[in-house]
Amino acid sequence: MHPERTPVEAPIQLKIADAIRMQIERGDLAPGASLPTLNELSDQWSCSLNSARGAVALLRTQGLITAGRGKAPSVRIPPRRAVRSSERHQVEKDLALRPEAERAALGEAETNHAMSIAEQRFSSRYSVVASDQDVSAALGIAVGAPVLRRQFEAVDPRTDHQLSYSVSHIPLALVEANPALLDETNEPWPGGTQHQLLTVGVEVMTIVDEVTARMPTTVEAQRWDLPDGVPLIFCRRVSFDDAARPVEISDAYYPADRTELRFVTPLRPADPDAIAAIAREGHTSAVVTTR
Amino acid sequence: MHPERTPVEAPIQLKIADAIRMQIERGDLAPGASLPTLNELSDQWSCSLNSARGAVALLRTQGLITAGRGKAPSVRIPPRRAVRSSERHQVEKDLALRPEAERAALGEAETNHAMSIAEQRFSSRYSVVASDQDVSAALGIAVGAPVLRRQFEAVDPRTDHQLSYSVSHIPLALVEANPALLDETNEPWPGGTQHQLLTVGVEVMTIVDEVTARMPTTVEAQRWDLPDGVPLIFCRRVSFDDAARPVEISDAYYPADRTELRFVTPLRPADPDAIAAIAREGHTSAVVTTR
DNA sequence: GAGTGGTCTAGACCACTGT
DNA sequence: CAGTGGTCTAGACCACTCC
Repeated sequence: MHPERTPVEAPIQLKIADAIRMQIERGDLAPGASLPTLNELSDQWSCSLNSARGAVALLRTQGLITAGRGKAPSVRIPPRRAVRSSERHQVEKDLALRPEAERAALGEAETNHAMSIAEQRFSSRYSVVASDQDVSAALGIAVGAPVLRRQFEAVDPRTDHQLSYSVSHIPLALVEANPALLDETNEPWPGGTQHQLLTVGVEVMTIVDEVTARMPTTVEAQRWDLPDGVPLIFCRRVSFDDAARPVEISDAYYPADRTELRFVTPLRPADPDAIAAIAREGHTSAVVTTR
Repeated sequence: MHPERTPVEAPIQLKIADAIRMQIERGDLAPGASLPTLNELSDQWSCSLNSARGAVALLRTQGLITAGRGKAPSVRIPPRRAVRSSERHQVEKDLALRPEAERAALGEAETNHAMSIAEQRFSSRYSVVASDQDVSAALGIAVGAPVLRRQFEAVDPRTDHQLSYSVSHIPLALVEANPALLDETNEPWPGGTQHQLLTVGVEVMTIVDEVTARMPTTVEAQRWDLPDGVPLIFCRRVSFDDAARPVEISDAYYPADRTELRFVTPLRPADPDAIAAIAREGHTSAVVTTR
């Protein structure tokens, strides 16, 4: 059909890397196990030290192994994934309606729940800024209109590594009725953003999450303490009120090796008569479909 | 506060890469613009050719630039993202209830809509396999129980590059009542999976999407024609019937540079009395919160 | 054909890990 | 201290692009 998979000859780095990758996938190299040293690799494949280096470098950028000086590289142990479910949107809304004592007891909602609150240094920065092109388009307001910008950040006090990061934008016109909402020292606010919006009469009715992923830059990688080859998941959340008007957007990043985003979509029940009709004719109708 | 950002001295590769990255972020290097050649870089930074190489290699693995032989590297032009919205879950369900003529006209649902159907080679492979550990856990059935495995794939006929890929598992006990469902030649099935399930009396009521991302392996990268530094988004979709029983799981991969996953979460309306109460007391209550 | 980046080699120094 | 991987250099060959 096509020219063979090896037009001339696969680079040695790729051949080495693929061989190791297959050993990992077959389980010959268990998570945590040590790889051959560079010297051993360059001997076994009779190539230069730097070519063996290139092979393990490739595996590193793919997140399959970890490497460090003075120690043979080892197969990566996949960390636990923290689950962030869209069901929390409804939970948060329910919580926003409860009395304050109850809200405070459950903690505030923007916080990363992966570790105890005492173990992270939480910070929030509020400011009123002019809406840029991007934010304006998402919120459906004029470019340059004033927006409340809230930046939430949690870092591990021991390592200074980022644990969570998000930026939220709300049209200032919506929230200036309650001056308390402009004061960052009121964070963490029991009940979260949805309760804050309720204090100015805004009820969130729909939340849209837009998810993509990309590789971190070098500085992002070290701020998050990301191993090589771990993407950042980017999630933009837009909240709409009962008039389908966007009232808040929130941009958040999550390290892909520790995060799973879960979205729950309830479907409307179908008309029982229509279901019955399909069950009756389904068999024949389906077969007729074949061309 | 902390030791200065440069404990000893940053590697030259990083310094070069960071300088170029900043030029890109500031806009000095527009998307599509050419970078300095390796010779120019090694001259400007008075380092070896290979060090300059290392710098652009880093930028490549971060997806910021594209490189190829014989041509200076250039700033990556971000491709258009195809949006896959969870709203299609409801659309698909509505469609499943329509007459066949209508269903056929709208095309089938598993197909990638980013390009015309005529321009892709679609293939599906059906088989009955024993459920493995992973699938069993997700479907809540015994390990080894028979499941219908459906693999959907679309490739670009010109380049042999993958356009979409997904694997679906359904407990065989659910679908064997309709033999037509076991025949892959019935694909594409008008109305999609939800209509197929309706023919055996199963109505999907909830869909849960679990999203993560990871870097592709070398073979995945070339199958999808992924530029360096582009993660794969992995989405596991689990469909539940009215008894909250999982009836189908589907694992799909999407190239992160061309895909945006959108999830719409409708929230239940709150009790008007509760809202009014918060609006009344909100201002004072919020201020009291300050510690 | 001149110039480009991709791959590879050989050899060097350094930072770090073990014993 | 010996051994490891990370970084860097100098030089080579090849595949490719552009003129």
